Amino acid sequence: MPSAAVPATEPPLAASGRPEGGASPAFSPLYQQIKTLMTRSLRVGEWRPGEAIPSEIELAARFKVSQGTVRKAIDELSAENLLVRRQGKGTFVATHAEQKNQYRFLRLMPDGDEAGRVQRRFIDCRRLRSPADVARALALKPGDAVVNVRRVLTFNAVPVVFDDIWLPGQLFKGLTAERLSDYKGPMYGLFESEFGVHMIRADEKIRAVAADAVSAPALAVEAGHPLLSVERLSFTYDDKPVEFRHGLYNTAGYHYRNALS
Amino acid sequence: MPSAAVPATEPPLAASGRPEGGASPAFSPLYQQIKTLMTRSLRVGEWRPGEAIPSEIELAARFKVSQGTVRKAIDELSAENLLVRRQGKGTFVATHAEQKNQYRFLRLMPDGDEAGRVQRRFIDCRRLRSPADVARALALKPGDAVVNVRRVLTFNAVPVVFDDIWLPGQLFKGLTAERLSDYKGPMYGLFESEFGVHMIRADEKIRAVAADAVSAPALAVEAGHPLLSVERLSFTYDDKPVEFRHGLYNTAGYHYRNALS
DNA sequence: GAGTGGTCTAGACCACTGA
DNA sequence: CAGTGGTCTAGACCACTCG
Repeated sequence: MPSAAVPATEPPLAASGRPEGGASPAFSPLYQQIKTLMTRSLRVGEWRPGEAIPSEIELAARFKVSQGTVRKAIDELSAENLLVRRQGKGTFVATHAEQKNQYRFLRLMPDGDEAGRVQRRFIDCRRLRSPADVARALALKPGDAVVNVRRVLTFNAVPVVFDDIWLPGQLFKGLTAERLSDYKGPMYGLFESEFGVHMIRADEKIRAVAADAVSAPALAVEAGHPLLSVERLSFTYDDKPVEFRHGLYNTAGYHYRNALS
Repeated sequence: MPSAAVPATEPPLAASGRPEGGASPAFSPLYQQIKTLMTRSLRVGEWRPGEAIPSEIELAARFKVSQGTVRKAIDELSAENLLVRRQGKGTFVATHAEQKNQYRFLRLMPDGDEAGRVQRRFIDCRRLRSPADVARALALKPGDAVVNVRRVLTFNAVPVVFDDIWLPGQLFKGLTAERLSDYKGPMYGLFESEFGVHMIRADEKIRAVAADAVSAPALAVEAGHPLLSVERLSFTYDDKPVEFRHGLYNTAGYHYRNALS
C-alpha cells in the first residue's frame, strides 16, 4: 500500500460543483472535478502504468466526497481505457505492456483464422530537424528536434506493414535502434517504461494508395500495388500529440477491422 | 404519454438477480435483466425510433426496482447508442433520421475543410437468389431471396463511393429503386421507417484494392487505380445480421477517419 | 411550476481475490 | 478472513425544458 507520494491535502474543489453553490455559470459536476484531479495524478506519474491506485474508500476520504462519486469518476476513466478495474483486487493504471492490450492500436487482422507470429524489424532510427508537416501535427516548431523511426512488421516472416514514425525529440532522448530492437513487446510498452510516455488514444486517416519506389521493396510488392495508407496521430494525457506515424499495409490476405456503433 | 401498449405485468425477474438469491451459478445483476427487457421492448416495436420511452420513475415502478437501477440500464443502452437521453425532456429511441446520426456509419471525410454536398444515385435494385457468400454473411440459406442494391455516392457531383448492398428479401419486401430514389435522407432512415429494420452496429473489413472493369467506370477512374474496399456487415437488435455491403471508395481527396481508444 | 434527467449521499449487502 | 470492487436502495436536491 504505497501512500508516501500522496500529498497530504488536495486543492479545494470548485464551489460550483457542490449542489449548494450559487447560480450555474459553467457548472461542473463533482465527479468531473475528481476525474480531472485523478487524470493529473496519472499525468504527473503519481500513479504509474501497471500499478494499483488507492481504493475507492481511500479516494473518497482524500477528496472528501462519497464513494459513489469517486466510483462515477473511475467508471469514466475506465471507459476511456485509462484505468482498469479488477473486482476483488483493485483499480489499476492501464498499460500497453499487458497481454490484452498488445494490439489495441493495431487493427490489422489475417483474413483467415491463424493468428500468425508478428515480428518487428527496425530499418533506422535517426534524430533530425522536424519537417513542416510533422511539426504541425506534433504541435512543434519547424526545425525542432524529432526522432524518425522506420520499421517493418512481418506476419509469419512475410512483410505486411511499413511504418514511418515521428516522435518529439524532447521526449525521446536516447532512443536508438538498439533499444528498439532489444525490447521485447510492443513499442508503446517501451515508450511507457523507458520514456514515461503513455499513449491514450489516436486518430487515423485511411486511404488507398499505390506502392512507390520506397515502400514497394520494403513490402516485397511491385510498384503500383494497392496499399492501405494509415496516417496516425497519437495522444497522451490532456490531448497532447506525441506521435505521428504513417503506415503502409499490404492487405493481400489481411484486413483492417473496424467496429461501427 | 402513450401507455396503451404497455403490458400490465412484466415477467418476474430472475431470482439470481436479487441479492437474496441463493448461490451464484451465472449471476446476472438486476440492471442487466432490466436492460434485456428494455431491449425486447425496442425489438418488438413497443418503443419506436424517435419516440420517448417512459420516464425513469415509470420504468422503476413497472419493473419494481429503484430508479437508480433503471438508470444504470439506460446508461448502458445509451452508451450503446440505442437510446438518447435529453435532460429535461426524456429518453428517446435512437433514430437514423436525426441530423446528428446522418453519417454515423459513413466515415469518409474530405481531406480539406469544406463539407460538400452528398448525393445518392441508384444504379439498380433487384430481387434474386442469394449467392453463397452473401447467404453465409446474412445467416440465410443459399438460394434464399435477397435484394441487391447498387448505388454511387457523389460529393459535390464527383463520384466517390460505389456500394454493392445485399439485404434479406424476407425483411425488405417491396423495396424498389423508386422508393430508394424518392426517399429524402439516409438509406438507414428509410429502412427504419418503411421496413422497421433499425441498424444498431456494424463490423467493417477494410482493404486496398485496384479498380476493376465494373468499379472503374462507376467512379470515373482508370482500371488499376487504388481504391479503399470496405466490407460491412450490419446488425440490428440481438446481433442479427441484416445487411451485407461492399463499398469501394476513391480516396483521392478523401479519407476514412477512425478513432482508436 | 410540474416533469424530466443529472448529481450526490449514506448505508447495506454481494461477488471476488488472496493471504 | 479482511479488503477490494459491484450492486441496489431510498432520499434529497439540482439543472433543464416547456407550457
